[in-house]
Amino acid sequence: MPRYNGELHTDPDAMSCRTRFAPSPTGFLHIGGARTALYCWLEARRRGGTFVLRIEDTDRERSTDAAVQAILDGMTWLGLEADEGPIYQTDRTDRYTQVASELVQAGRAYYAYDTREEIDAMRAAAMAAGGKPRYDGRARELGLSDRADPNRVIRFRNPSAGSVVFEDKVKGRIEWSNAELDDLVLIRSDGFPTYNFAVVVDDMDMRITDVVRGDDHVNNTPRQINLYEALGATPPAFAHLPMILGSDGTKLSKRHGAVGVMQYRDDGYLPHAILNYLARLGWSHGDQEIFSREQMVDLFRIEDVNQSAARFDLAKLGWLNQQYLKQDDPASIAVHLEWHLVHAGYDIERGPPPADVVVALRDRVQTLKEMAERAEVWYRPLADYDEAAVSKHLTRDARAPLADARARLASVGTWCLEDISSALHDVGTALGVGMGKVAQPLRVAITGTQVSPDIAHTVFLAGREQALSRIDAALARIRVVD
RNA sequence: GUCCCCAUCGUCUAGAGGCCUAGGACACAACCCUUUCACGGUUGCGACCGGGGUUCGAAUCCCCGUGGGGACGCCA
Repeated sequence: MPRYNGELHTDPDAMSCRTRFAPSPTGFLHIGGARTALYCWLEARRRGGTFVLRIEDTDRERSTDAAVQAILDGMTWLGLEADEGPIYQTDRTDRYTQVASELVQAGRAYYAYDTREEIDAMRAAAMAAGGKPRYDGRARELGLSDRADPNRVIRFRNPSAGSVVFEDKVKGRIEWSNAELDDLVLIRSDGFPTYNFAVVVDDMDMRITDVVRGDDHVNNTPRQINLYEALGATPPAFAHLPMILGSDGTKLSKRHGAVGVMQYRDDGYLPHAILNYLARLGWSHGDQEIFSREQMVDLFRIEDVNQSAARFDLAKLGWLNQQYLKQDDPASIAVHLEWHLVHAGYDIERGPPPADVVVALRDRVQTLKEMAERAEVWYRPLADYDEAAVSKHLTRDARAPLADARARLASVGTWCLEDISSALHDVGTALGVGMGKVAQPLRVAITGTQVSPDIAHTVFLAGREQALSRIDAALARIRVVD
């Protein structure tokens, strides 16, 4: 009986939790993969275990280096750093070949040379007989020897009787009849292992204790457990996560467009907001919605994950993102905002410090991208005015408040929020008008629009020089209209 | 076709037989606050898929329907 080096199991660390995230590099890290990675990471962290990253690149046709990089970038951005890895399956080809031939020697696997056409015919026949399409096991008892052949594969001799039972940590007890399983290919004709075989060898070699993955893998689990048995290894615990569906209730997949994790960065989401959202999608802790990283690690238990699929809701992600925009330290948010400001092509030097912008705008936007867009007015010359805003607020009546505000702003001692605010209130008092008569024309003068943060902030961020010249421009405009 | 899984407000969920005239959050509506837009506050709208059981008692347990999802590759 082939057996993997048993001494690894005596490693004291082998008893502690080891999880792995094992994406195939065929695209970017999408939201479903990110959640799987998060849950693996969380489970390992809480139990003081190890989180391993493994790249399943055995499909040479579809795997790309760019995709590997995209996955790595996504995980780094989210802060889900692996303790071990990345380990590439293509570096382990010899190991799979070795284990497969040991299985053949032990009578648990066999060579087969069926053509594609023959296999297709078997499937069709099985379907016609009312069963599921499958390989009929015709080479199983032939004892074919190894030889060069374009159709040479190694197949697993799956048990034909009995059933496989396992206790899934999220789905509960699952029983699968062996009669439903056919003899799966272990080594393909190109010499590379198939997914089901490589995973088992790797999880065994890497002493993975908890396999956490999407529930599209539940039906691979029974055959993998049979493989463990044939290898004389103890299967890990399994936890199959329900799928994440699109807002339309259909499967959320790569074809849904911009679902790569890095796209969320570009769209202005904070990595922690994504993590928090993903944690709450399929898991909960009472009525709590906001979780710090520490709280997640502390409270998350894979056993508490829900059993049903959930839909991805951008509105709630946006709400969560704003919660973090509001509660986090402005300086740390500013770091992220700066990325967007630069990305948008603004010259940061000619505008206010980003942290000041964060304070002014964080109650008003849900994403950093919106924040950067709204901040444009302080980083670029005022290009044009909104017509409706002009006709409503840059009227003859606005001339006095504007002129008075200009004079007071010009003589404000320190250009700070408090002094600007009181100076502007003095305008209203002096002229005997409400703040609306002062603030709105001023807002239009500074921003060209009717919408902006509170007027003191709006003026403050413009800087004294810009504020005064924009007021002058507005005053000039009123004169022209006259 | 065959096998597997799932099922509480529009969405994410709480609920592990009585605490449920079903709670929270997002979204939506109204009002309050207010210099705009927001934020915040208050209130409202809104769900146990259907049918049978079991039980004194079921959102919770069982069965059958129905609906949804997944899988059946020399993809992962």
